[in-house]
Amino acid sequence: MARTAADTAETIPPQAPPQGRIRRENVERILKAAERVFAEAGCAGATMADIAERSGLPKANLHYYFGTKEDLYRAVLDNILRMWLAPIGSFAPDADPAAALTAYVTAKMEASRTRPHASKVFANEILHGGTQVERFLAEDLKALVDAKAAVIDGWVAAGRMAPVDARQFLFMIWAVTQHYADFDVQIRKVLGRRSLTRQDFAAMTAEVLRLVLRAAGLPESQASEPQASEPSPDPVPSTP
Amino acid sequence: MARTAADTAETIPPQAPPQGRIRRENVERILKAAERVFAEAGCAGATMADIAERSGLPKANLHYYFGTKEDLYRAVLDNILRMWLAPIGSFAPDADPAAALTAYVTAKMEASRTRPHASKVFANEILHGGTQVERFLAEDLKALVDAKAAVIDGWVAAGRMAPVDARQFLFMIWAVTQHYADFDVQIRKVLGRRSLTRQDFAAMTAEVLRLVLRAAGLPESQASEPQASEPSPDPVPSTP
DNA sequence: GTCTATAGAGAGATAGAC
DNA sequence: GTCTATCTCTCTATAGAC
Repeated sequence: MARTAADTAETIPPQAPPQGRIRRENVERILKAAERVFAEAGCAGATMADIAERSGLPKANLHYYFGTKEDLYRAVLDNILRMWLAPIGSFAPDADPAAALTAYVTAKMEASRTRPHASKVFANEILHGGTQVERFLAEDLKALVDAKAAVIDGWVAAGRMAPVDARQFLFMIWAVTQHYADFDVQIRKVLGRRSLTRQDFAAMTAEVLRLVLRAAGLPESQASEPQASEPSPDPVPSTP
Repeated sequence: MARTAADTAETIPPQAPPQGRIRRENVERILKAAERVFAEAGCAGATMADIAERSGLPKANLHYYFGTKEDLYRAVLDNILRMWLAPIGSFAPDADPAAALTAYVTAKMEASRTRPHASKVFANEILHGGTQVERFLAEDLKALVDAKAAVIDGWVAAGRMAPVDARQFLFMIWAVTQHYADFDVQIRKVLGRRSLTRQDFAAMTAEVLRLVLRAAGLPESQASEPQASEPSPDPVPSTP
């Protein structure tokens, strides 16, 4: 795929153009199929023929709607980026740290379960240099991380959680939760499972939560007393 | 890339064939260049021409030494897998948990710093289904994880660390440490840094260690008293 | 607006001279 | 053992009929 400027601008006509009745449906089907194919084969490995077949539309239609393969790829990425930032909203200065972390980790794990392809497309893009999302990373994501790091720093300063490097703490949460989508093959093979069920994800989420909360110096569940309690050697992880 | 059976067998003539004086050097140069190109462009996106140019050899020579592009890719993967399992040796039943974890996390972070391309090639392979490493995952890696999980379970049973799901704890360590190689672009953009120096990695390693040890219910540094001490609200992270 | 048929570019692989 | 020149196939993209 060509290395054009990191132009993450809309390639889809903004939302619903008046005459778009079938158009919307087709665009949606193409985007869904493309997300999957890009996730499975990578950006370079995906072919328009694959995407066409999976969407049930003839190949020429993809070009009619999206122009080039790269445009389609960017449209898929845009879709993903738009939802990427949403779940961190629970981080607010006066929120309870344990509750906020629980909500965020749970949402991230849920995203890994329900939209693994999106996570993989994003991971693949970053892995290979992220030229299509440079601006997103350096502007949108950086601004968000700066803001949320300030919230975490506030919690630490107030003694409401153990001292952490706020940015690295966020990186850890991303790494761990997205790992369950991006590395699912490895996880399944190592655990000897053919697939990861909803129950599997509930159990894995509970364990991730336990580890993250402990790393934050927070006791189990929603309790908000960080410093005093001991590391709780025999916890009963409650599924959130 | 064709989906042939997960045949991770040697494609390089086993070690040094008698007549290999220049051969060894060339093979080495090609493998090094290939690892980099595969990491940057992915398996499908990499071209033999790119690899040839970066290795300084004509394209036909790559085919002379390795046959097909897929064979070369497998050779690169084999190289990586061989070193992938090594650093976890520090996990032994009578080792000190904190010391073993410290050594392992430090080694993994060092690998992310010094061989980021290897980590990316592996991540890319897993991300796209891991068809070339199926046997490695289901046999070698699974066996290793089973063995090391038993060690961790022993530590937990002996009250030497907080209760964890051993396999998920290992996944967490992998996810977090490899994240610094695989997602380096995102980390740099979010932190506003042009590159990550050796000092950056030292600081990041210290923080990862702090989080991992805390998640394991272990106090700072090499101390081996897990249960008694408080979460240590004001630690001075010592670079390992 | 939809689709078939095809043009054109690029990459993997090899023949054959050196 | 080494390398140039080329063959062939696949994939993107489009022209033009419907």
